Amino acid sequence: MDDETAPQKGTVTQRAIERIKAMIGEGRLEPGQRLPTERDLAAQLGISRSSMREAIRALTVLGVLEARHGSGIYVTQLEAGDLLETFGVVADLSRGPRLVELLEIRRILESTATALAAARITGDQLAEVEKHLAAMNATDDPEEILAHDLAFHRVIATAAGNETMAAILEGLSSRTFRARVWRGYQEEGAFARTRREHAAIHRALAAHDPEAARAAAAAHVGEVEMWLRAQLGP
Amino acid sequence: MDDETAPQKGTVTQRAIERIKAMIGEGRLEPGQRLPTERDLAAQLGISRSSMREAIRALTVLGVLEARHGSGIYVTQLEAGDLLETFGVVADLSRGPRLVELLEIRRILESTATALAAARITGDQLAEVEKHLAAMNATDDPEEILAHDLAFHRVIATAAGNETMAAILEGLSSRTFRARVWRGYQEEGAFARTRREHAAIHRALAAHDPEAARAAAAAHVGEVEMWLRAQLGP
DNA sequence: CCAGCAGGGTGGTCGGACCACTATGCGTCC
DNA sequence: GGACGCATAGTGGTCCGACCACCCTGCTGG
Repeated sequence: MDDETAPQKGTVTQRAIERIKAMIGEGRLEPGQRLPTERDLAAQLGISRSSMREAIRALTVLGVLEARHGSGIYVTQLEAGDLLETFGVVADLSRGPRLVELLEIRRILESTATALAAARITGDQLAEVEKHLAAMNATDDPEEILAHDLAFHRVIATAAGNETMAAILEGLSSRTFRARVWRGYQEEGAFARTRREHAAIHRALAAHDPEAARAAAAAHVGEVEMWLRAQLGP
Repeated sequence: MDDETAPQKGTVTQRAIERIKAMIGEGRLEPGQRLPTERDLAAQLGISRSSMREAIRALTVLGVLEARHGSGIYVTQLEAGDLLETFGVVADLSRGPRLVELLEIRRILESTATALAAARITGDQLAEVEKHLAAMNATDDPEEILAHDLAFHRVIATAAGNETMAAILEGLSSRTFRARVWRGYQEEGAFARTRREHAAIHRALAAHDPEAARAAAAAHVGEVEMWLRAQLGP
């Protein structure tokens, strides 16, 4: 009826992945909607349940589908966070020169995001920034500092009003990534400098000064970037 | 011996994914190296081959592993291109306001990349840019124009010297993404304007003028961004 | 009226079988 | 002796059928 007898390109699993992606792309599957059961889907595409499961698993790790045990398979909201979660994998598996490249990208995006945030940030958001800033300065526990550091930048990225950019920056600041790079950096007594830089960023945000915010954020990330570049050098 | 009897968190497949990712992260699996067979891997982790296959499939779509039928499973070179291929999926499945967000990110990255390229581009690379520019102006076939347009920007991104950024821009300019957005834009007789903008970018590159290049690239992407924003508006 | 339980339906896992493809080595033929 | 070609073992790819773990609904009983 509708099995189309496709031209047999690639593996059946790959074809199944494309078919489902196409269904979503064409709007035949709406975000949040529930898909037919694995068994039905397999039957519809004329493949085995095993192959269909692999296709579903693939789309699951991409953040497109979500499988709920005992309930069914659903299309995610297809929001930036869902789809860009895999961005963290890149950061986690990168080393050497590519870490510098990732930091360079983060510097570019973070400085722009901070500039946008300076223009758009609300009072509530600014208060939250201050909360994390204070918490960061009130403790010496590296774990806690790192957590508030991440939150500090996340609030700023959100305030910039570009959810996609916030999600990418989230990936570029993933826990393991930060742990690997920041640890060595902070061990060199960079606490004081970091606090100064965070304060400068906050000052620019409070003053709603985009250019100052851009410069402060670029300098903040740039410091780490330079340090890492030196580490990898001779 | 080494099955560890893990604390049973999450699905078996999910744990297998993490285990393999960890092996690579710890350096126990080098890029290009061949993994044990599916059957052996499944036995090592004490799971069925089906579950192991799902884990492998997941890491395959993430660009971490590569399965060659009849030969074996290999770790990819873990280069930016391998890992960021999935970025195209985001672009393909995004619509509405998120398309604008993606274009905004592209504008930020592309303008910076073009500025860097202006400072670093070699004679050979500049010649290639000119080749695609000429080819773009010599035809009226939209397909061919699109192909050379993509190549034009790819050469520039490569010349910027940040492979990761080039890979991200590649994803943000994926064929289907461009087709969806550019088509409507070009239909409004924007050919002439596009050619003028491309010429301006090339002029700045040839003059090795980063600031001019940044401005030209930002304007180029910004034009489309503005158009799309207007389309989605009222 | 509500709480608790039982059933059906769903994804998750398993084991085994067979197919399709690749690579290797041995034998044959020039 | 060397090059070619074929047989073969080993690998990923696909399929099947069964069972388990979990969620949800509806019925039952208080």
